Amino acid sequence: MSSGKVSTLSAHERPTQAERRARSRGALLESAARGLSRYGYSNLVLEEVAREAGYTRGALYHQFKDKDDLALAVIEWVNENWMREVGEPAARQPNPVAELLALARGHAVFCRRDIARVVMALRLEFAGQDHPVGRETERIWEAGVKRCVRLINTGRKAGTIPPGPPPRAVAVALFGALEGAVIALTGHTPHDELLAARAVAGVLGIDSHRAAETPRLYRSGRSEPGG
Amino acid sequence: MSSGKVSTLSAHERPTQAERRARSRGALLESAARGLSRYGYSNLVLEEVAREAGYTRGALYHQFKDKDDLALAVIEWVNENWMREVGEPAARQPNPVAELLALARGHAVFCRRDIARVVMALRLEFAGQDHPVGRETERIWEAGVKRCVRLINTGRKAGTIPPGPPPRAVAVALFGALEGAVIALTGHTPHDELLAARAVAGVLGIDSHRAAETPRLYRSGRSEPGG
DNA sequence: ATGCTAGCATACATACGTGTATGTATGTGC
DNA sequence: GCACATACATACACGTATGTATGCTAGCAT
Repeated sequence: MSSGKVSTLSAHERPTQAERRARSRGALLESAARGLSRYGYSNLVLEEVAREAGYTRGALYHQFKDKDDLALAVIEWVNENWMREVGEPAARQPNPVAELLALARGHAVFCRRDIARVVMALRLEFAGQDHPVGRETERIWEAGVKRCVRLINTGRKAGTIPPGPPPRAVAVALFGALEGAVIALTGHTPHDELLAARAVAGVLGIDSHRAAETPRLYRSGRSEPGG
Repeated sequence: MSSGKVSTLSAHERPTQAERRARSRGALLESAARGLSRYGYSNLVLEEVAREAGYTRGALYHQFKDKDDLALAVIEWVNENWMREVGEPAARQPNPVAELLALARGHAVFCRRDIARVVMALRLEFAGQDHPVGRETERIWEAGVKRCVRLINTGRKAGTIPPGPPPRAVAVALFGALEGAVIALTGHTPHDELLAARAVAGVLGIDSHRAAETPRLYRSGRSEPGG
């Protein structure tokens, strides 16, 4: 049972098996995420992924069943981070418009890391295919669109979002414009944040000034933009 | 062309060499364009391209030097069409804002064909690489951005576009949002046109009502040659 | 220490796609 | 009609990337 070393040591002592495993898996995941974001799925070379993580393909195939499994793990990982850093903070906004603008700004900030294009790249690559990876990205995308549709509906009922095209079309356009803008804006920090919000505001048909007026999020607590 | 032999071929007589060549080349180009739009470059299988055009890879390699050459020809072809159907009509607009909104609407309509994503897909796939195809797509993209920068500058001087982030950042965001929105809006005719214009208006920071008010473009010409 | 298993590297089998070489039939100039 | 070029198909050679089988080393329990 309680043998001398459990997972308590993490500095430079002899690492335990579980630690090694977690460390390797993390490094491989991160490397794969960068690779997927840069090259997409089929252009991703597993030997390169392993090498950039400091291993060989042997380690990779020890941790992941195959290329699909690796990609799915990356997607899940990225999505979890996105939810925590973008989705949940935005959900704490007081009204639909603020939440949508918060999503825009948050996504822009989130995508400043090189992991940015993972989901969009994969969604584009597998569009119309019947591949597990494609299905998963589609599922994530669809969840975002659905969330957006709900926000648009309640916003329209409240009168803060003007009427217009069907909510689903608006939501789809919103995410498309957001992802496209953010990807194109790679390296244009700090303007990416404002411009992403402007694009979203425009699609919604609301005054784009609102986008600029929206308080900077992800910095401090909430604040109420007047109603 | 005087020999009296006329084999009963469709509407035409025995096709001449040049005709055959042009016909094959056209079919292959169109098939490749669809394929590139759907699968991107490296996922594009030349045997499938040839088969969908009614040929084999032999015909393809007879008309094009290699895969790069084919892709470059497709890009040039698509870009020419884009210029004729989107770029030039927009250039006839009376002021920068109208021209930018015309670009948005025109691009949306242009991309209703399945050729839509060729440029964006390739640009994403080759981003950061040093590949001839990547360079060409980058060149086209850059030309569009430059054009956009000029329009933004003159619009700001005229006071029709409000100040904001550096023109280049705005232009980049504009094109990114436009392409992203239009791609996402595949199958959402006819709302794609308005929503694309809205996204662009939003990025520019102008009242998105302008986008709706802009008269419908690209309608005055002829419609489908159905009869 | 010793057996066992996990982490990882190396070597091999295989599939797939490109490019090229070669063959065949159909137009074209003489 | 004949020589030749052109349009296209078929067959092969090659590189590359995945997945798997095998071997080595280090942790961990007995």
